[in-house]
Amino acid sequence: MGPTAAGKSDLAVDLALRLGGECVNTDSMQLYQGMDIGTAKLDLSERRGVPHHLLDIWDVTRTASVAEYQQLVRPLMDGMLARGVVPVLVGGSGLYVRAALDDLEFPGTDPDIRARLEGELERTGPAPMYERLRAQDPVAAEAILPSNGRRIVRALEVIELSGRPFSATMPSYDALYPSVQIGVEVPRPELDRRIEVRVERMWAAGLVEEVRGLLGEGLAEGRTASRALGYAQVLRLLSGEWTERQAFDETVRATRRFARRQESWFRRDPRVRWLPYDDPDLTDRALALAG
RNA sequence: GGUCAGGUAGCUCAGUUGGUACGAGCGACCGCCUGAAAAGCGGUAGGUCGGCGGUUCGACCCCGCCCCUGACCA
Repeated sequence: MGPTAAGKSDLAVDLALRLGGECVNTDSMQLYQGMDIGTAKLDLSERRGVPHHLLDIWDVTRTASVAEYQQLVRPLMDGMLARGVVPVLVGGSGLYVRAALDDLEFPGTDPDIRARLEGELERTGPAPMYERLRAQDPVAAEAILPSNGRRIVRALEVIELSGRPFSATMPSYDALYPSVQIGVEVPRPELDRRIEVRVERMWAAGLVEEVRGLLGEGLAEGRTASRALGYAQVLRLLSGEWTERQAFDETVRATRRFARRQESWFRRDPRVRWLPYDDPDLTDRALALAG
């Protein structure tokens, strides 16, 4: 794990080769078919013969979901372990990693309830809904900021659906699968440079064309895929809202912001062991941690 | 050389009829996160208000000179 553009994917292939393992994607956006350039998916040659799982499984119109992801990874990992294959999980979506490895259970969801609450949020804003949440589930209200409409909606949905409090308690780090968690660390200035270079390469590799092509697949209507870094910005370029320059600059900026959020997410997990991205013996050191 | 506009937070700019800068957006830093997580939400730190002198009880706001930037005129 680690921030975007740190070199996770290549390290994962190295580790899989040395461990006789296979890679399992834990990146929410690499799950989408056709989103290759902008998500920096490894191409076939870069995978060096190592099987990669959970890539290209969702249509671009599909709304991403951790819970559904969890239902896919778990059996996959179980199968690999049964075969004696080491699952090498790699990706930057912190919650997806946790959903795979830790004891997280997601309460259900209901499209009608969800739609109704979202409509309400649209009309009234979060304030009255927050009041309701506070009355129904003070503990959850304590953990959710009054302005965070999205989480308020979800909490109310769970309460209505299950009849029980949402009780979004402090995240627990109870692992279901014993694992060694390795974070790739890059100093900020260097990370920022790498992000800009990466976005330049994406542009050069035809990101704009990729997005244009995905429009035909319904990317603009996709609730989550259309929000992906790079894709959201190019969409605004294609709609005429932004110039190419703006779209590029905004992509770099948003990606840097994202990288900081990733760092703050992974940093708080005490199990993550950090290794410098440019260590010449990175793979060996990672293997040493793996025992 | 002259005229005009402008020099306020890292950046782009608000603002004060003279009484401790209400600043804003972006950026930076820090944090939250259980079915959108490449999303969503928050907190904090930054300013001798271009320089020097003057007027005044008191100036970032008034006066003078100087420096810098831009436009225009010669």
